[in-house]
Amino acid sequence: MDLALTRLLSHLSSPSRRISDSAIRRLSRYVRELEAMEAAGEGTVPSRVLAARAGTTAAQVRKDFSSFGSFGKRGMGYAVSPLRERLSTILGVDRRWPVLLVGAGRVGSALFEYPRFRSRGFDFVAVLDHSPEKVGREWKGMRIEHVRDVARIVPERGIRIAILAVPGPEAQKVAEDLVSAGVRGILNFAPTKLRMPPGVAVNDVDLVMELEALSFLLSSGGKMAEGPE
Amino acid sequence: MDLALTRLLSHLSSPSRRISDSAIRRLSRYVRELEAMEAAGEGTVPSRVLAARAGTTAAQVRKDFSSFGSFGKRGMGYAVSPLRERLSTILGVDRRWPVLLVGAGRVGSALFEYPRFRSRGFDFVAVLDHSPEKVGREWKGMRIEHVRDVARIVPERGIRIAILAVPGPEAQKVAEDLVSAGVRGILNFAPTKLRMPPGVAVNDVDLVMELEALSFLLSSGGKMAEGPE
DNA sequence: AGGCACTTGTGACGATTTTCACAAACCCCC
DNA sequence: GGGGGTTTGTGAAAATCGTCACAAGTGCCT
Repeated sequence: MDLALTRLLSHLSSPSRRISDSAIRRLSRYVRELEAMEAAGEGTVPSRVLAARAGTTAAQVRKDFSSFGSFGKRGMGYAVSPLRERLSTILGVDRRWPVLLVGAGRVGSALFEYPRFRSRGFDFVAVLDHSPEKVGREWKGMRIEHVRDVARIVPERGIRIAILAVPGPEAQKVAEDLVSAGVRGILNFAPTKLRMPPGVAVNDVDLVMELEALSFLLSSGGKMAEGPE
Repeated sequence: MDLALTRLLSHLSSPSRRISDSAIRRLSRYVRELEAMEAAGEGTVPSRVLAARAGTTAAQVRKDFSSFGSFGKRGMGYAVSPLRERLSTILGVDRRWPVLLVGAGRVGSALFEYPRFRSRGFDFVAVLDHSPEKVGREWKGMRIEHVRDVARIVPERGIRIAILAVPGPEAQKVAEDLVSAGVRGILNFAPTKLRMPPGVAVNDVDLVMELEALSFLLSSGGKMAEGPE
């Protein structure tokens, strides 16, 4: 008990080493699988099983958890619900996040209607554009506002995360305005590498790049694996 | 000259070591930046400049290229157009790819209309669904076909890459059918880890996971960088 | 209570990826 | 033609990431 407390404190006080990007994504996947297990009424799960479901190895699962403390019971595995809660807290998804959407074009529109965002805790609280045709339009119960009001809207609604779905050439400028307004995390759909000050997190989603990666693998490595029919 | 030839051959014959996933994505970004430079009429570019535009380091750029041969001239940098051509060939994007879209729901619909796919060499040549309401419907000049015909359609149209935009629970089954039909690369939008035989490349795109990664960074690391206004 | 079967947590190891540093190559100008 | 300023290509070092192996716990059964 004393030992556990000490360990917990040491983990809380020192974010020992930075958690890798891939580790974060694995945590996200663990949470998803744990929720499914919870719904299925499973009480405990060993790292081996969780690993299989998340597409990784048992050692990797345990290593990932060990960065944050020790949640399991030896011989028994992990209690599903407490582990899910714990990981949710670590990921910061044990709450709802107000999210800003910038760009009401094709991509923005699709993202706005994507139901999994809301169901996973991310709520659009504003949609911004700069086109006079779009600003003011009602959009599924939300009025599109002008991007020039970003400096008012972001603090007003406690926004820290924004989704950027504007054309490539505009992305850098808009992103800078977002950061000035207080945004600290950007999910960027523009095929542009954003130059951001430290303290701002950017995740790029470039669908063409993903297809090109497949193209490469099929073009170069394709020869060796003409395999399983 | 002799040396260069020898080196070229050695690179062609032996895919020496496997190219990392992140390296592939960087190549993709290099090509995009090189195209912009080409359009701007720039003749040559040093690794330092290309690195700045692609958001990496000069050493990284040179290292990435060195896996495939040597394209630059010492003291001068790289000739933009030849380099772009060379990298395009390596990535396999110096041609057009017929692509299969599976799932004509919200996500599939958005992807189908996403214009950058076509403009970057990826052509949808079939759209599949299993809903009786959707199959047979005309969709921007393309008829939605039944997913059960996948075994005929894939070889018939020379498809090797598919985009999977079906609900999570169906993804594994559909993916297996795709692979049986001959698909070797899958861009997967379902929040499911696909279990695939070797020789099949899968790239996952999970937008919620991307937001959760931002959530984590803002929740944990956010304290230290309350910085630049 | 004690042995057994099982699983965690973690230090050590191995592999991979990135950064560093510098010799070799190249152009330009005088 | 030779010197100077620049940049590539690449071994070697550093850092990061994943795997292994095993001591230490834990529940269960007898």
